[in-house]
Order: sequence, then C-alpha cells, then structure tokens
Amino acid sequence: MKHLKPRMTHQREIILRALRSVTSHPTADEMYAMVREHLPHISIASVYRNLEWLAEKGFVQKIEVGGRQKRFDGTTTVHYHVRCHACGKVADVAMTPFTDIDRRVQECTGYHITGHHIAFSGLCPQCQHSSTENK
Amino acid sequence: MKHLKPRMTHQREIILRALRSVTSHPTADEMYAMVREHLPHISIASVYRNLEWLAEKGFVQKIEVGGRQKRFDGTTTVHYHVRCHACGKVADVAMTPFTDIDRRVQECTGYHITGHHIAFSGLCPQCQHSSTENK
DNA sequence: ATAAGTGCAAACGATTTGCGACCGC
DNA sequence: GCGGTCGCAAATCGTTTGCACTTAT
Repeated sequence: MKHLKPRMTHQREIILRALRSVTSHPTADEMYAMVREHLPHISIASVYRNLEWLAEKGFVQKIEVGGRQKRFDGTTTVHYHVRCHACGKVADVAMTPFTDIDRRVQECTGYHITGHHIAFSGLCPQCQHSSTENK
Repeated sequence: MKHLKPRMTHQREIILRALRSVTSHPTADEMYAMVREHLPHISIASVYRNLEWLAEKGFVQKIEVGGRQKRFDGTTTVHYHVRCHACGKVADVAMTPFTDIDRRVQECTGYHITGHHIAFSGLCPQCQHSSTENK
C-alpha cells in the first residue's frame, strides 16, 4: 500500500547507457556533452546528481585519480588505473587485483578497511611521442 | 657573472619546516594556519605556490587521496596511505612498497610508468567507535 | 496527491592568477 | 637594477544547492 518510489528515471538510464558505452573514464562535463546528444535540455546539475546516485547505488564507479576533476567508470569490477600526467587520460590496467592487502593493512593500522585503489602515473604512448618530437 | 637565483626563501623554509614537523598530512589551509603562527602576514596564495614549488623540487610530496582538498606529506619516501571516509583523516601505511608492479604495468599498457600510489579507504579507530555509539 | 526528480541560476569551496610592491643579490 | 617572490584581491574552475516546476505513481 505504498507508492513505489521512482528510481531509474529516463535521464539516469541515458547517463548509465552512455557511460557504459565507452571504455574511457569520462569527467562529469564529458558525460554532460555525451548525454546532451540524447537529452538536449538536461542540466549539468542533473548529470552530477545522477552520476552521484548511480555510483552510490553501485551501478558505476566514481574514481579519483589526480587531476582536478573526478572521473567515472561504467564497470563495477575492481581494477586499477593509469593516468597520463601529460594529457590527463585515464586507462584501465589489466592486472589481477590484490586480494590480501586490505586485511593486512587492517591488522597493522587498526582502520576498518573497506577497499583500496591503485593509480599508476606515467606518459601514454601518444604523449611519449609528442614530447620527443618537441625536443 | 650571474645573479644566483633566490630559491629557498624564508617563507619556503618555514613552510617546509612546518610540514616536516608533523606526521599528519595537512591540507593547504591547515598549512596556512600552521605557518601563520610564524609568518602572520603570509598569504594563502604563497602557501599554495610554495607547496607546489616544494613538491616540484622534490622536497615534499603532494598526495591526492579522495576528498576535495589535496594534502601534503613532509617525507619523500615512497609509502602508501589510508583515508578515513568518515572524518577524512589520512595516515601512513607501514607496508613495504611494491617494487615490481611499475615495470609489469609498463609492459602491458605501453605507458611509460613513473610511479604508483595506493590509497586504502576505511574507518579509523575513533570513527568506528562513534558510529557504533550513535546506533 | 504526493514524493521524487528536474532545470535553472546562484552559491560555494579550493585553487590559481594578475599585478604592483618588495627583497636579495 | 633586476629577476624572483610576495601579499592582496579578483578570477577561475569544478561541483553543489535552493527553489519553483514537472513527472511518475
């Protein structure tokens, strides 16, 4: 005898689909640009609110690897990232995640560990080329 | 026959000393507060500029573990961090750093890897208590 | 009817920047 | 005297919020 609370709205579905359709790790305003092709009147505020909501509900991941803007990842599996410190691009790292270190750190710090994230930094192939060319 | 460029200025020394005197990982405005005790007229802009300069020159580390503000670490040795997602506090993790993964990731991604950072997240001992008390 | 979600514009917080004054060689 | 820094205020950038209006149930 209750109202079923609306959850997955039209804009949320579009945002989720857009994020899952790319393998990059878009920032909020990149998502805004992508989504606007399907929803020309959406506001940047809704993009932020809904990305936050999707991350909170576990549909996507919010990743914080350096740089000023936060980025989003359409997958929910645990994995690590590389970030190019020249162009800012973020890519996935195909490396089996560590399963034991959380427990080990929990024991030695007293913190109740809920997870960890590894961010590599370096130069992506393209930026390696352009930096040598400029020399 | 040249001017020796002034590098380590008075304010830079004070900031460096202040950062090295603590084991916490202060944000820029926490540093501002600390440094103001010795330099009451320093501006927040100088704190930002000089922390940036110190990190660039390798005197300190700029660390980016979630949260909106960046944090600084007076040590230069490679080590990992835990961040409490309740109070935001950041602590060091006493764990011998991985030495091989950079090379492995470099091989499988094509990026030229310059380093990595691991950030654990969880609840610090104090916040574990307060959350159970509030129940 | 009503709780949840939206778009818009304004607010916000962290950081950066332009600029004239200043300090150390 | 001159290049590098400084303090100050204003600007910028990413993100969040208040609010009045729509939308699904």
